[in-house]
Amino acid sequence: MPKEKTTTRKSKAKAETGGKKKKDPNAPKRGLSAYMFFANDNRENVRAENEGISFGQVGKVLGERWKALNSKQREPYEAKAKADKERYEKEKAAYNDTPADDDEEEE
DNA sequence: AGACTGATTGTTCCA
DNA sequence: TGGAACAATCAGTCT
Repeated sequence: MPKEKTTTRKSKAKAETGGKKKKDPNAPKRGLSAYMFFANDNRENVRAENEGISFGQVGKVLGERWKALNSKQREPYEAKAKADKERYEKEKAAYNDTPADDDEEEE
């Protein structure tokens, strides 16, 4: 089965599940994942321990390390992910508040 | 109501 | 400049 690659695949297979799926008109782009923040802090650490390794190795070890952590370690990362999610929530809220017609605009 | 898939995010590395 | 392994995640669509 195709790995379906990752990232930057945006409109790769589009809505193969049907074809419609308009999703978000404003698309508030979700927040980042805990892994994103985790990588931010580990990228230098992993690379420091494997100075000179290719991105492939870094990414892999990064994932392994991520799971190697305990919920406790993921706390700071999850916290960031949550914080980012909140940010997304605001956009989502605004996106929900978006005047569909022309009335109700609020401030 | 539950299941699922698609879309999205950030890193590093190189041609 | 973008694509690819790594993982999370969530929202909208489908059954």
